[in-house]
Amino acid sequence: MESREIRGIFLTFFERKGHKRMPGSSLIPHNDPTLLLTSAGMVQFKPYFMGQEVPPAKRLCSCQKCFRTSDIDSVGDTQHLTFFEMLGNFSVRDYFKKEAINFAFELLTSELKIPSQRLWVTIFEEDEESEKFWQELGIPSHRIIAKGEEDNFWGPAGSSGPCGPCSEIHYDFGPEFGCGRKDCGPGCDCSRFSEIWNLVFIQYNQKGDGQRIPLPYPNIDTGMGLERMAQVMQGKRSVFECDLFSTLVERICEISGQCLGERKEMDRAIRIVAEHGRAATFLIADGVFPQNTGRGYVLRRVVRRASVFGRKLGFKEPFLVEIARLVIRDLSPIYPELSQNQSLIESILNSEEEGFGRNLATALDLVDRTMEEKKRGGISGKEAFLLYDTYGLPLDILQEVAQERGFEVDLEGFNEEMERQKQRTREVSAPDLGLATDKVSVQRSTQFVGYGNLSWEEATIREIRARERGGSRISEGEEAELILDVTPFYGEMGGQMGDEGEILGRRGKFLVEDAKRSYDLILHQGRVTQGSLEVGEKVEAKVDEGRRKDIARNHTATHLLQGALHKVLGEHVHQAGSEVRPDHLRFDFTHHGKLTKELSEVEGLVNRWIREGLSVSSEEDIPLDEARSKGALALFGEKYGDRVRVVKISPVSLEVCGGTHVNTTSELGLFIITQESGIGAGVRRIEAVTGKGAENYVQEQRCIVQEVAVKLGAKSGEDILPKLDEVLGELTEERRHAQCLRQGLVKMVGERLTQDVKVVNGIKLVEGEVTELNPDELRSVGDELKKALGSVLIVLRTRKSGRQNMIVMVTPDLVGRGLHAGNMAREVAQSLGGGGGGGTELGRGSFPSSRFSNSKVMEVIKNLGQNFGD
RNA sequence: GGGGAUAUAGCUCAGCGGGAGAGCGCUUGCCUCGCAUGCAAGAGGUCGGGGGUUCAAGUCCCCCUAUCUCCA
Repeated sequence: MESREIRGIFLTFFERKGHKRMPGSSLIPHNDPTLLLTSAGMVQFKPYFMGQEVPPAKRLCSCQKCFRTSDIDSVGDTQHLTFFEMLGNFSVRDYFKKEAINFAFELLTSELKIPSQRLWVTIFEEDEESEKFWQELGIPSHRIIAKGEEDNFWGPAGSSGPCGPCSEIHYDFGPEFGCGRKDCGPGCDCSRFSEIWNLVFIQYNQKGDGQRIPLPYPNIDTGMGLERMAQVMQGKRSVFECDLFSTLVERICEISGQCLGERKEMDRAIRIVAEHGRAATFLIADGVFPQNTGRGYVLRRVVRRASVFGRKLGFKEPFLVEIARLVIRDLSPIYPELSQNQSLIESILNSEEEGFGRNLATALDLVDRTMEEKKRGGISGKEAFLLYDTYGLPLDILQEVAQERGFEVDLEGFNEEMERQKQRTREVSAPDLGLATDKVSVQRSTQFVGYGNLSWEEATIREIRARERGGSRISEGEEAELILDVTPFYGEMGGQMGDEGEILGRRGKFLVEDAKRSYDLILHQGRVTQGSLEVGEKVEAKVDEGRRKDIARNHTATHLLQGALHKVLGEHVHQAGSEVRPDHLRFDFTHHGKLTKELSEVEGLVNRWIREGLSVSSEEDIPLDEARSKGALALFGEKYGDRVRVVKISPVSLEVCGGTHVNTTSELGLFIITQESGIGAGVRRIEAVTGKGAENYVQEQRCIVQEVAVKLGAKSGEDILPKLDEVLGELTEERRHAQCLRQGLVKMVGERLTQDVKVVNGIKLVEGEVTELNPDELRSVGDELKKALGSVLIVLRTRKSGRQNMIVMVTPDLVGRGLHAGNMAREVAQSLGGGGGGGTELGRGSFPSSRFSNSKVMEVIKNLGQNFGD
C-alpha cells in the first residue's frame, strides 16, 4: 500500500466519523512564540485546546508536516527522522479516551487490515481507564504495558501549553527482528517494535512555571507517523525503504555509486543525506532561510550534516538539489509550496553547500597547521572544540582527517568544553520565561480611542508614577508616567513610535514626550510644564497632530512596501521587523541577495499605488483565524490576541496590524527609498521616507547637486558627471606629476647631502635637518645616500606639527662594527625629551622642536661613535 | 539572547610594534608557426570605521559595523 493511499484512508475514515478535514499548516508556527517549528499535528489547534478560540468543528483531522529538532543527531539509523508527516485526529471537548482508542483500533484492524496480534500498547501507569478500554477490544494484558511519566505523559509542545497522559500503539515486526532479550518490548532499541500511533489524552494546561491546571473539558490529540505506517504496510525493515524514501535512496546510490546494505557506514550516510535533503527542502519551501540563529540555524545544521555525510559518499560538488528535485516532483501534489518555491530552494541549497565547502577548506587548513606544529600525537579537547566552535568544523570530519595522519582526538576533553559552553548559555538565558505572566498588572486596561480621535476631552488620570516619589500629585518640572482611563495616545507597538502631545488639566499642563505600552496599559511619559496635576482629575488629552500624521504616512508606506516587495521579489519575502518614525521608516525582510534594479521597481510600484489613491480601511475585533484564512499577513514572534485588527489597502495589502494609518494612499505624496542594506544572512533592510520627509529629502539632494555643480564649475546638473571625470583625470595626472617632482627633489637633496659629509671617529656621517622633505621621504634620501656613499651613518630630521621627526640609518658594514641605528635614535631622541627606537639598520625617533640642540645631537653621536668605533 | 573568530591588492591569504607582501588574476613585452606553457616588466592598497596607548600602530587596547561559527 502506497503512502498516498494511507493518507487518503486515514483522512476519509475520520471524515466518516464526523471529523472536519483541516489543511496542514506551515512548518513555521504562526503566532506561537513558544515554538521554533511545528513539531506535531496539534500545534495549529493549540488555541482550541486551551479554550482561546472556537474551533470550526469539535472533531478535526489533518495531515501535518512536522519537524523535530531534538532528533537531528539520531538521524542515520533506520527509524529517526527530523521531518515527517503526521496523521492525526483531534477532539475538542467532544469524545475522549474510549472513542479515541476504539477509532484507532478500528482503523488499524478493519481499514488497514493489520492483524490485532501485531499490536502492542503502552499506557500511563496511573491511567486505568485506558487499560480497560484496550482490554475490551481484546488486547491481552501481556501486550498492555504501563509506563511512567517519562514515556507516557505527553507534552507540552514548547515550554507551556496543553498536555496529558498518552497511550502508544506499537507494531510488532516479530521476534525474529528483535534483540531476544527477556525485557524486549515496545520502546526497546532493537528493530522489533515500531511506535506507529500516539493517542494523547489532553487533560491539563501546563504553565510556564511547570504547574499543571486541569482543563475544564478534556481533549484528544493523536498522531500517527506516516513514514512508519508506510514502512509497516509495505513490510519494510526501515522507513528508508518505504516509498517516501526509496526514490531518494536510489538516486543517491545512483550518483554516488554506493549501494544500500553493503557497508554500515555508507548506509548511515545514505539515510542521512536522504532525510536531511528532504527536510531542508521543506524548511526552505516554508520560508526558512539559513542563519545563525533560530529556525535558520536548524536549517543550516541539517544542510551541513547532509554535506558532511555526502562527502563520505564521495560527493564533492553541491548535490542536495538532486534530492530536492525528487522531493518536489513527488510531493508537490500534496504540498504545492514545494513547486512554487523550486528555484528558491535550489539556489539556497547550492549557495549554502558552497558556503560550507569554503568553510571546511579554511578549517581543514587550520587542522593541517595544528598537526604540522606537533608532528605527531593528539589533538586536545580544547583544540578540537575551537575548530568546532569557531570554525564550524564537524567533529566527524576532524576525527577522519586526524586518523589519516595517525592523530587522536581527545573526545572527553571536547565534551567537557561543549558542556561548559552549554552551561554558559543556560546561566545567561535561564531567568527569562514565566516572569511576564506573574507581573501582569491587576489594574484595568487603558482604553485606546486614537484610531478615530486625536484628542479626548473626558479622560481621567488614574495613576501617576513619578520618578522620585510615589504620590497622587505632580507639579511643574517633575517627570512622571501618567495612566489615563481613556486615551487617544498610541503607545509604542509593532515598530510604530509612541505619540507625543499634551495632557491639559484645570490647573496644569503635562507635556507627553513618549507613549509606551505595558501590557494593556498605555503610559504617557513626560513632565509637567505648568501648574500641577493630580490623580482623579478630569483632563483633556491632545496628540501632536502633525507628528501623528507623519507617522501614519510612514506606517501605511510600510504596508505598501511589503506588498510591492511581495510582488517584485516573490512570496518568500517575510517581514523581519520594522520601525515607523515621523521622519522615516525602516523595514526588514527576508530575502537572499542585494537588491539593484528591483529597488527602483519597488519604489515605482509604491508610488503608483500612492497616485491611485487607494483607500485604507481597517476592521477591528476579527478572530485571528478568520484574518489568517483571508490571507492577512502576520508577523511571527508578535503576540496577537484571539481577536485582531486588520488593515486593508485594497487590492494590494492585507495585514494584521494595530497601528495608525492614513485614509487614502494619496496622502503619502511621495515615497523614496533612501537606503538598502544587509543586516545578516538572508535579511535585508530598506529605509525610506514619505510626505514631508520625502520633500525634505528631495530638497536636500537638490541642494547637494547644486552645490557640487557650483564647486565644480558646472553649469547644470547634467554637466556634473563629465566635469567630474575631467577633474578626476586631472587629479590623477597631477598626483603622478607631484610624485615625480618629489622623487626629483629627493634625488637633489641626496646629491646636496653627499657634498656635506662629516667624518666622526673615522665614520662618514651625514647629519642635518631637511625642511623640504616629509618623514617618509627622509628614508628615501637615506637610501640614496647609502647607495652613493657605501659606508655611512645617516641622521636626518624634518619638522612635523611642532615636533622633529628623525631617522637614523646605518649601513651593514657599520652594523658589523657595533653601531645600532635603533639604539642611537633612542639615545638622541631621549636626550632631547622625546623617544625612539628601531632595528639595527633603521631607527626612528621624534622630540619637541623646541628642545632641539645641535651640540647635544653631535655629543650623543660622538659618544656612541667612540664606544663602537675602531 | 550568549560565547568564539575574521576584516590587508580584483580573488585566496601571509605579516602582528619600527621600510605594505606572496600566490593566482590583470596589462605590456619576449620565447614559440600557433596553443598549453615558460620568461621579464608593470599597474593595482583610506591594511573595515572611530577612539586610545606609544617617539612610532596594518600590528597592542576599547567601541562600532559587516561576515563566519558554536550554544540556546
